[in-house]
Amino acid sequence: MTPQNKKIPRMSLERLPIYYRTLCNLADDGYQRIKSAQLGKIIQIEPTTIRRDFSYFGDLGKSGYGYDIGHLIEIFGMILEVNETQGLALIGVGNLGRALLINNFRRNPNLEIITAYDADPAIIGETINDVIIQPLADLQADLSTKQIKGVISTVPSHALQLVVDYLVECGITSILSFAPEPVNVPESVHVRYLDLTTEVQNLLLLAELG
Amino acid sequence: MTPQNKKIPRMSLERLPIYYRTLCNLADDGYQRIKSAQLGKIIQIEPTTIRRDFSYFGDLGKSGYGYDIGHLIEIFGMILEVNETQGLALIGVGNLGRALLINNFRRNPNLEIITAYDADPAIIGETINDVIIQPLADLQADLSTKQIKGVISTVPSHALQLVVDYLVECGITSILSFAPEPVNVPESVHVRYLDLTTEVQNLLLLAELG
DNA sequence: TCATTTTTGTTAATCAAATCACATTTACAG
DNA sequence: CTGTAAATGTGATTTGATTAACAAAAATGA
Ligand SMILES: NC(=O)c1ccc[n+]([C@@H]2O[C@H](COP(=O)([O-])OP(=O)(O)OC[C@H]3O[C@@H](n4cnc5c(N)ncnc54)[C@H](O)[C@@H]3O)[C@@H](O)[C@H]2O)c1
Ligand SMILES: NC(=O)c1ccc[n+]([C@@H]2O[C@H](COP(=O)([O-])OP(=O)(O)OC[C@H]3O[C@@H](n4cnc5c(N)ncnc54)[C@H](O)[C@@H]3O)[C@@H](O)[C@H]2O)c1
Repeated sequence: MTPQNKKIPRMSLERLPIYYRTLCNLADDGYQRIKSAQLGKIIQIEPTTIRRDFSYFGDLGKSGYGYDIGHLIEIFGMILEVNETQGLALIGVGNLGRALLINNFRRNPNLEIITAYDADPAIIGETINDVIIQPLADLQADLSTKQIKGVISTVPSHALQLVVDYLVECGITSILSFAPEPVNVPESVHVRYLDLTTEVQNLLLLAELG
Repeated sequence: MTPQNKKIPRMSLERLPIYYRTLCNLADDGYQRIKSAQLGKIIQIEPTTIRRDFSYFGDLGKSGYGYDIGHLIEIFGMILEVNETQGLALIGVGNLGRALLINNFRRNPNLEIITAYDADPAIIGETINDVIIQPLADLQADLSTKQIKGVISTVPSHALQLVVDYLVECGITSILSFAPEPVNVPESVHVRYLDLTTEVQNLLLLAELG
């Protein structure tokens, strides 16, 4: 079953980065093959779920043998496009944005923040990790010279809709926001939220009840 | 239907913090009532999903009228225990941990990082936002004087299992980790991951395919 | 080579969540 | 007070994901 033929379930796609990372770690440790049962132990996913997930990307395994780690990495890497670096823009270089920029996905060679923007004149012009902080209005122009695949926003809630409107206008279609304010965007634009407060509240709540 | 009687679906609980925050914002803006349809517009959730979620917590609405915002806030606030501050410990005060500590949930009066720990002697003793950075070994003792409801870990992947083992030993049961390394813990301990890299990869992937 | 064991890939069964559809309740206008 | 419009709460249905069960395929060892 090839990817093109059938729609791959959302959840299977969501797990792909986890599979990919884990397999890379295994390869680094010198392993060459893995069975769904072993992998399941490591990442706490049922082996049968893993096998079904893998099956969406082709007949990747061999009965009585398992999966070739190198082969899986190659296939999944292709889907995740790890060979070409995915350029990202960061909007809002406050405390959180700064931490992201300093780290800049150093463990993930295929993700890279290549431009950064802020509204505060006091920090515009500053360079962090080889990236110059620019006024947001420069983004439009930067797009003509740099391949920006997505945006990470760490601006405060009250500024988010404004910023996102501008991003949409510039043609950005993938946005990850650390502020949980729900924003209005056209159908074609994907917005994800990484809502720390909700995560913590859920953690405590589920410990209490669930 | 009262909360005690029936098990509340996981997803309904997960949405509770979002409902709560949104309702508080509406109250701040002077609104006193809301219909499931309006609320659904704001937070992009189907009205029927909202009504069913709410129904798990009692008969909160009135036909032909909607919901009283103050009443919802009171009920949900009670479930989320917003009246007593939930004390948190932060492990790992690097770039990311520092950003969290400086912000310290200032928009959420019921969450508060009350202690912080790190392994680096160079920063132990430093005070950020009235919290002193201590060696991790001090946590055990701190637990006898302070109510710590959960832990946020921003230590690197390679240190995570070690740190978590210690936390479990101390009796901590709720952990949020920014490092995606899967850890082994007893059944009774809840670990959540907030995996930035996976979030970004999924964002780009779903924009590409889904 | 052949029997045994292992492990996959997938059909069928289960489970959980979202949505539909509508009877019931309440607000409100006249 | 009464009739109409509006909105809830919930059985029934649909959708989607996970898990169980197992036949088919490949490896291994005698
Ligand atoms: N840091 C945390 O612990 C934490 C916790 C929960 C949620 N958040 C969310 O993440 C956001 C960022 O957190 P932070 O601690 O980095 O805040 P911060 O105030 O340190 O940084 C915000 C940055 O955004 C910039 N900014 C404001 N408006 C802008 C605009 N229109 N265009 C470009 N840049 C703009 C500011 O100049 C500032 O540098 C918070 O507002 C919050 O919504 C953070
Ligand atoms: N910052 C990012 O953009 C980013 C992105 C993806 C994932 N992460 C994850 O978050 C983690 C933290 O990120 P960061 O940028 O703050 O890294 P960092 O290196 O700045 O901070 C890590 C901190 O943990 C402390 N530490 C190490 N071992 C410890 C131990 N055993 N006990 C107590 N403290 C210990 C270190 O002293 C340091 O202060 C990363 O390792 C990574 O797994 C971060």
